[in-house]
Amino acid sequence: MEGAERLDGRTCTGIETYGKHLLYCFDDEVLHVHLGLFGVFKLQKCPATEPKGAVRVRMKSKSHCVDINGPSRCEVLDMSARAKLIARIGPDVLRSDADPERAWVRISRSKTPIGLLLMDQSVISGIGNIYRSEILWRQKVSPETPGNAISRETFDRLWSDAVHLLKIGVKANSIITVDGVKKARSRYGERVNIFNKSHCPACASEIRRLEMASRRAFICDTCQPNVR
DNA sequence: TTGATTGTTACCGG
DNA sequence: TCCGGTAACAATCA
Repeated sequence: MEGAERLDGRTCTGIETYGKHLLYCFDDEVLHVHLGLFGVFKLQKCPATEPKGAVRVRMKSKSHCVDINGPSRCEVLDMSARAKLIARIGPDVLRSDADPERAWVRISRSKTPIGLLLMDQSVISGIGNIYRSEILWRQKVSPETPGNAISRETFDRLWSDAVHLLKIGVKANSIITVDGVKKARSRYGERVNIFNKSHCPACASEIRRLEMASRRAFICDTCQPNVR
């Protein structure tokens, strides 16, 4: 949460995204924002009300105003710090210039379970905890499968499905991983197959819950057999 | 008031 | 150097 006052009165010239990291460009500096678990944008029309709660940054145009509440990162970076940040972020499934090969190299050489690798933002970026369980279920891959046991063909399916699902998520502004569902209405605004469910929507088997990287993961042992 | 949480990072030991 | 575990941190809501 440092240095934002340096940007006072300056004009943002563009926004870049790398995984879940947002970069607001200001000539030779960028405002680096990461919303973490709880950060949120609050958009309103001008004239804006007083900032409410933990507003770290307020950005204004002539007509609108955005407050960023509770991000886990909110700092000004110079171009060398920006380059360092980008270098440590794995290929972003939503970027057209993403190089899936980088992710494949890491995954195919690792005995770490794919469920952990998909959450490692230096391996592949953009996938979060809900998408992890959903993508692996959709592609019938056990999260416990070691990376080096994943075939190239399977990796390609995981990557493509991540691209597919995240694009849908951006468009709908909510997590939708069930084919054909248009709108999200549930508590967290997601429409999902397996996350937080008790039974598999495909085979009705009981869903097993496990913890991976200290986050809840869900698996249907019938549809997602472990290859080990 | 408490607990859970669409996330990341640093640090430590093996 | 890699890997897995843990804690710290954050704000909001039910």
